[in-house]
Amino acid sequence: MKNIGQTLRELRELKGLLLREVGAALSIDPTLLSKIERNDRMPTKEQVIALSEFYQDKKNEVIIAWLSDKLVYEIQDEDLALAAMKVAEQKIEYLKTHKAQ
Amino acid sequence: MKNIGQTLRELRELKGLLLREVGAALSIDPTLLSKIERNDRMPTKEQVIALSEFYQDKKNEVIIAWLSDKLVYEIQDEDLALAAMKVAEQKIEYLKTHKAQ
DNA sequence: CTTATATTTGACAAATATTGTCAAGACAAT
DNA sequence: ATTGTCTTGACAATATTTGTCAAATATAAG
Repeated sequence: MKNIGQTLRELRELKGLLLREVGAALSIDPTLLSKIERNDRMPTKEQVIALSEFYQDKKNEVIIAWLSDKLVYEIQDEDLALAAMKVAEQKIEYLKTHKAQ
Repeated sequence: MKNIGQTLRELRELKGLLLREVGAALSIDPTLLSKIERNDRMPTKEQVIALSEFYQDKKNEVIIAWLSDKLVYEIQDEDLALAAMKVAEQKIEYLKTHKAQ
């Protein structure tokens, strides 16, 4: 249950890499990476995909941390946050089973 | 499990009101209301609050439809949508019990 | 203390996304 | 054909998010 920043920082440090090195590998400005790892900036979808592929074995972990952070960010201050989450879950399930194509 | 547009349209029609009338009551352009009820525009937080108060007895229903729509919108195309929702739920629960102040 | 290297921070411009408005269109009832 | 309601598309106005740079801070080494 880590946020996207923690997740990415831990993965990078596990590999013993510098921001500069990951940045170079993925063409992402290291200062931007720094902000991402400190949850000061949300990575874009492209950036998360690139990062998740870079840390191969933890691909899904990265994506899920990111998506769940975005969800939390959207409703964290709302009293009805939890109730809305449950409804959203049902809606997603519904879309999954009934979606066209 | 209705979306925010359906919800608002049904409430308005239940009261037998015109877009123009609700618009006048809440200072919202009726063409904008039309788009909102057709899910062509997301209402802003202020607008949802005004609308939810206008349809008093269904206050929470309106808010929850809106919040859940925003959540769905954020992740509906993702394979990991459901997994992310579960994690987000845990994160929200965690924040709820541990929040500062 | 000075240098070297890594990371963080703040400010800002650039890019992107969202919102509100208007004029015109569609539709139904009369 | 006229009236009243709602819808649509295009666009300007606003707001939000993003990336970049220079400067600040931190840490370690000599």
